[in-house]
Amino acid sequence: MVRMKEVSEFLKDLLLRAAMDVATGKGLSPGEMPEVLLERPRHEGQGDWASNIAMLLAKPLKARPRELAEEIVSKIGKDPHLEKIEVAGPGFINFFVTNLWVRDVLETAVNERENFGRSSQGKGRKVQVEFVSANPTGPLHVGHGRGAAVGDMTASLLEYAGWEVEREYYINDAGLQMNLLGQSTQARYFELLEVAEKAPFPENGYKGDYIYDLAKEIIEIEGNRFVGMPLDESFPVFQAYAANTILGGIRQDLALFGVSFDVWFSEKSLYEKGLVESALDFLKQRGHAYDKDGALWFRTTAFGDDKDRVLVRSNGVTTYFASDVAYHKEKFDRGFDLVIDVWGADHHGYVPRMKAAVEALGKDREALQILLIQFVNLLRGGHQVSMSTRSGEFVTLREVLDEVGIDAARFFFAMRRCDSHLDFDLELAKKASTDNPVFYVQYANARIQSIMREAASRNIEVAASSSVDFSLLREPEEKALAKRIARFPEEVEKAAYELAAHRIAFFAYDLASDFHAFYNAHRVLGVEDEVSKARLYLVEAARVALTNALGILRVKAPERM
RNA sequence: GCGCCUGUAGCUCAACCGGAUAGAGCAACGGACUUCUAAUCCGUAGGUUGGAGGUUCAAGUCCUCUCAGGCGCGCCA
Repeated sequence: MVRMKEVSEFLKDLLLRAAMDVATGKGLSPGEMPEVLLERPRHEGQGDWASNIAMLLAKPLKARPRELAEEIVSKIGKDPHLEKIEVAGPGFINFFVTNLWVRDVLETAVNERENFGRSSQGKGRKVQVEFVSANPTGPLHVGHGRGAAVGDMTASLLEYAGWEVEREYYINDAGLQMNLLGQSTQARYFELLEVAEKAPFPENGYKGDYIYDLAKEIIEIEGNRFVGMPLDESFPVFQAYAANTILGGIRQDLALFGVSFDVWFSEKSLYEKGLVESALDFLKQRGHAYDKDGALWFRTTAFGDDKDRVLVRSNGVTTYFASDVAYHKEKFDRGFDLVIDVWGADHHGYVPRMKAAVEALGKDREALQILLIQFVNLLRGGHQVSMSTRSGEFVTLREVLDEVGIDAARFFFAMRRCDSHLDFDLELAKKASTDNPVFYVQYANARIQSIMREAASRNIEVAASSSVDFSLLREPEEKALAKRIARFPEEVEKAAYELAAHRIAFFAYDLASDFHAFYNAHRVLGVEDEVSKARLYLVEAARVALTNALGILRVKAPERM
């Protein structure tokens, strides 16, 4: 069995030898040989693979690219795998492979099933994806949802590409924001008990209604017993109750969204285990930290940052950055080869110092990759819905999930590059119609399942490949569909390499599109037996590819619609 | 003021390491259901890739400048 991937490797080898022959014959030393690459042409009619090697050689050899291309092609000569080779455009060499590949591709897809498209690209290396990591100071909003979807999909994509993946949520349960949360809850408690003057609402406090709900719950559990107590004595109760309850809600929302984490990592635990202190010692010992104006500074400028950053303030309190350095040190100490942080785009200013930290820790700065998630513009009936946790005006992830459904939400988040702003139209996402891409893809699956059900009712099964005549698949729609299926493994590798999960969503859409075109043009059942057999096999392969692509996105597709 | 992201068809978005004729969907217009699901398909129309220079055989992609939007620039997180 020849796989598509092997075909491209084979062609590359063939091409390299021919090009090398031609180039050295014209006096080029092997060291000057440009890299030979095969690419997928954009257009029909430009072959299955193409190479620009002749154009790259044109300059050093001082020759016309087209003539070089002709010469290379004649050196390659004939090969049973190749239907034809053409020289086209400014000097591209286009390869057209024989029909053998249809069999290979479909057979591979059907045989490998849930493993079709998996690769060993990651070579079992360990990667950690840390995402969402929202402060437990309020419910998750839509922006967190996007981060959750992107992080989760990136993680499963990498898993699929042969990495050993761990998903992690970093809980910012230390510091100022947590105090503010406790104070806000405390203030609402007294307000509800009509003694608001006991504890004024803090400036910059959390104003959302959910704080009142927390205060109400505390009244139900504890009654008014805190009224006569000093504020700082009751404070820990408010803070702990608020944080735990909110974090519980966050866990529930994420679980509902189909996102689960391997590790929930507490910022507080870094301090409790002395890891912040030891990270600071590490920096000091290596001369990356210095004292100035009573504070401890990290010389991040030595690693490309604009200015040095404070680790310990002159009042003795460590900064958020200090614990983040400790956290990332801890991550690498756990043995990850690659660490991916998924952040909101508003934190982009933080990237250079974090990269600097990684380098100071003795790691390659590329060992930390940061995905910045741009904002979500939530639309409803054409109007923008504003969001801000502090002001309490926001649409929660939960509300969106309840309204549009989990799969629609996930797919919408998957349909955009993460560094692109996202217009999320609630009306569109829940619309069961043609302009909703989620339904389009799911409908393709429903149609496939429908064919399978009908086949089963006629006692027809997907035949063994050895009894299928694949040369009967010669209609353009059949070939296009087979070709698309063939590309799935490459798409996975490409998407993983670029950390671009959105590619998988586009692939799923394109695959659905090719399937719909095929479905409309040809019947699978009720046609001549041998043709029917070949088409059913094709449909089964399409089912595998579509299922696997949606599996990476964790988007479910119903069997009937 | 400095930095990061974005700018592609009327709208929402793609476009691999720089490749050939910049692609989809929606909206518009015209067609296709006796059959396995028409939530679909086929066709038409729609573009100076914000603008100006530059590098290159080749630029949406790289460089410089510029315009517009978003976001950052703290001993906050």
